[in-house]
Amino acid sequence: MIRVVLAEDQAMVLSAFASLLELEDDIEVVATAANGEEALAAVNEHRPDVLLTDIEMPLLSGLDVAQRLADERTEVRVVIFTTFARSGYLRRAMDAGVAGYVLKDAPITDLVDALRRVHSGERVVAPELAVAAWGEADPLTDRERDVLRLVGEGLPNSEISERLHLSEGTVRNYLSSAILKLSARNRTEAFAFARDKGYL
Amino acid sequence: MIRVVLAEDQAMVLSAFASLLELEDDIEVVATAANGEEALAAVNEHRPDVLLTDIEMPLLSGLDVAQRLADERTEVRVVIFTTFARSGYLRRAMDAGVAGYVLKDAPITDLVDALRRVHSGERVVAPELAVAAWGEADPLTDRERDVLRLVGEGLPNSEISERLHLSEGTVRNYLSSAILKLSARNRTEAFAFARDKGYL
DNA sequence: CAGCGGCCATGACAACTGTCATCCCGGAGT
DNA sequence: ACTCCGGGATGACAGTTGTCATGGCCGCTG
Repeated sequence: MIRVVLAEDQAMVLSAFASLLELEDDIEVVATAANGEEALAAVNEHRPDVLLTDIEMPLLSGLDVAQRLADERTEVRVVIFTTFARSGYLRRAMDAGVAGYVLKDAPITDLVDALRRVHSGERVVAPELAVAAWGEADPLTDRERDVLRLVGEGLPNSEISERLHLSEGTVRNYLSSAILKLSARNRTEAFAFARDKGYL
Repeated sequence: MIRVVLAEDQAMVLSAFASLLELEDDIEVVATAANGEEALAAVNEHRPDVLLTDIEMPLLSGLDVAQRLADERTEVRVVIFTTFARSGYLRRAMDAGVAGYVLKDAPITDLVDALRRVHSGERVVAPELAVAAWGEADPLTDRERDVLRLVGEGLPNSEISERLHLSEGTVRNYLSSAILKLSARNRTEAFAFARDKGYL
């Protein structure tokens, strides 16, 4: 029996997957969580074989949860299941030592299959990503990422500089180098590129 | 028996909901669709009582599908189920004459409940939205929306003017008035506001 | 018919953004 | 010791963006 904790922020989707997994007779959903904090708590309380988690959730993302569990050397295998085929997400997931990465676009059989294979010690990665990710690493520095995130909120350089306690010129420099690295034409495009690759 | 066509672009989520609905003994999923075009085709072929559809899908959005069905006076009640609590989405849904609007954040019982009530002639709208939407209508003109969409892709004014066959000054004017109407500080923030309200 | 609002355009100006050269500091490698 | 890289900063300059005033053309509505 594979004991699973399921984390997903949309209530309907969460319960839909939960009942679906319960239909498999070698899988048991021992707890569900609606955000990252709850996921961590559930894992610590129930000690499941596998944590099956979405990425984009409130409070703590699925990637953050995976990282924390790795840091704490918690004995649980993590499977990420997400909408986003972003190479940066996969890279961070691998860095956090996750055992599986499945796309919500794939048929559910892939999900159940991944759970079984992960449980038996294998690592499973969505094929369309396995290739893509083996190209580019995130070229951005921490500060460049900080600036880009605020750019995405529509803040002008003056306010970005205040929030990060930097001079306005420095903000311009970071942004300029991020734009260069991403081959973007301006701040907005740079943000869009970084977001779509999962760098933020 | 309520005959339902289900449209949702993420394969896993689609089949999860499909099997969940099949568990109800007064609901029958007669067809599923992975995008707007398929949804229209499925409705025309199967003539279901209800079309249950996501909004953000490839080819044709759920709102577009609802609008088309209304234009063609097709005899089917539409229920939107989406992640996004955006007032603009709800407004467009109401304009397209949909019978229900449910959030994926709500418990699944709400979904099944909505299907039953819609089938019996009622209209159902997620309570958190019913209130919010009764405030602001979309203040933007068509051209302002056109410009904002391209701004979101990170294009500079020069290129936006080419794409829309306008002079660059005109683009600046539209953008300036959109920024004013949305009380934004710059193009990026204006885009973010418009997107978050569902105006685009 | 006058008035309003949307659409399109110009020109001028100010403000913001992006690039570049150049500098200082500190830590990690060789 | 020397070099490379990241963080942080300045100043100068060009280019882009945002605002405003103003004008014209259309179609709708009171």
